[in-house]
Amino acid sequence: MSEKRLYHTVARAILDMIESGSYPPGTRLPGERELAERFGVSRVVVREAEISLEAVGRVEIKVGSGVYVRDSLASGGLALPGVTPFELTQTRLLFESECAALAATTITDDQIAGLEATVKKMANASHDSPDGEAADQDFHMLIAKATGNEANVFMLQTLWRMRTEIAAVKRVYSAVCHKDSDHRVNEHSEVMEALRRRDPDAARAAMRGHFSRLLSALLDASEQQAIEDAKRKSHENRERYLRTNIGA
Amino acid sequence: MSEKRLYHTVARAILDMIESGSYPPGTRLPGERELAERFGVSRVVVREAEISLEAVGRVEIKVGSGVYVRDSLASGGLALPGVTPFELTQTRLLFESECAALAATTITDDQIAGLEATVKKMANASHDSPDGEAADQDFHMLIAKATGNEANVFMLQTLWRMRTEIAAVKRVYSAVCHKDSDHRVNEHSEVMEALRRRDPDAARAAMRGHFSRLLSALLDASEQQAIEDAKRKSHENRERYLRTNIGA
DNA sequence: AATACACAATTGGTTATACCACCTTGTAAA
DNA sequence: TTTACAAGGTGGTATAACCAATTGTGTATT
Repeated sequence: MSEKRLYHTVARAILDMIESGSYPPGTRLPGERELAERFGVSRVVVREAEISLEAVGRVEIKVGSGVYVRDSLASGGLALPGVTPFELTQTRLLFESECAALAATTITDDQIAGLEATVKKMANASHDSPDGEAADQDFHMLIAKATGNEANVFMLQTLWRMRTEIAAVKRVYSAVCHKDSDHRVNEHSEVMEALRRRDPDAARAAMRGHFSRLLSALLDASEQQAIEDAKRKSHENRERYLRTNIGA
Repeated sequence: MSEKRLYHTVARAILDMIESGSYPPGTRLPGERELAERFGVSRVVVREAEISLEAVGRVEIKVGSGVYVRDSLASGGLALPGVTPFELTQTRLLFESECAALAATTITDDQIAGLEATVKKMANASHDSPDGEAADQDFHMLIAKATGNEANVFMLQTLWRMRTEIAAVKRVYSAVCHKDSDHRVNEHSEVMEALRRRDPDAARAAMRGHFSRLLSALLDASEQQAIEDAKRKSHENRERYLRTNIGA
């Protein structure tokens, strides 16, 4: 639970307050002074947390009035679809595996060094810290860039936006990633080694393995938290999404 | 001009510093205390500004070390990148081939009937007519929908936006499609038949063939219209982009 | 000369307090 | 009822001080 920086935890706490439904869009949430006392932190920290949320477009700060929850849909940019974490992961499996295979033929030594840096960074980062997530993003983005194709980079950016800007997806992802960062580091390592050997098939296989396991973890997580009724649904999902591996 | 809140102004100023090139990605920018003095504001404001930039992903804050400029990743979101027709086609080859393979296991009879309709429509349409292009879009979009994955649909929509909204891409594409609509109909037919047989590998292969040929056509076209100097470039491209087929 | 280690300087992180400008609201005056 | 204004609340900013992590440096050791 312990984040490095206090304002991050506070920001997440406020985000939880919002997403729990206690403060619907348009609502004004408690003042800085009250929140500071409630969380047992200084007012500055609350401010920093709220400013970071403002920067991402989750809240609107009105001077002299208060901070208000913003409608998550009107956050600007083109509307992202209401995809589920399963769908996003399946799509990433399809797309990023092929990117990895292609990158194996185009990647430079410098870019491999960059990958290595992100893997190390991730290994040293505390679980679910922002640094770890940033390293994760950098890793996948670097591979897209290594393909030397701007369209691939843009596609991956779009995929990552879904991961970070769709509340439901973000929640599930961070819940799962929290407890398998070890797997993640190992799998990133495997992909990197395949790229270092310039082996397209191995790179594709490693990336598919990475996302297959993530998919399984997601399904397991959803299974645990679901009750009987949800279990049937999850079973259907498993059959359907794991079918992705056909003919790989 | 001037923002109401000071930290907005400072954030903009820091952003300008970054974008002016004075601080390339990876660089460490001046400490909070120095910036505070330089801008004539308190250290708190500088912190707030940097935190807002961190939230948007423009900088990375390392405790005890400093704040570092992050490789611009999630900057705008709206703007389409300046991709070339080659890049777009390569990305479509990667992505849509895998979509086709997945769709082979999930497609319904109704959806196959829909595909058949688009193929017929395309065969009857006069060359490069708007109907033909619409049928083309419908064909590819139907396959994405057949995967039952909203994320795939959204990705394909994004790809199609590049094809239609980027002037350079649109021009080259329509120039090429004008004279090979026969090929296109046949290839769409092949993909459809593979899907009808629920054969993932055949579907993938057919779709790859479709885009491989399109890629060749694009390269040929660019070769014809180019003069000697351009020929070398085109040759490099051919080697580079056709390498996509490795291990398919 | 090269290496290991301890220490000090630097940097971001946090607290506390105080004051300002602005918004909201309720009340008193018209 | 409507208007005007005063009071209290809210975010915005400044200052000073201290904490914890990082980094660089200089000394001692090999």
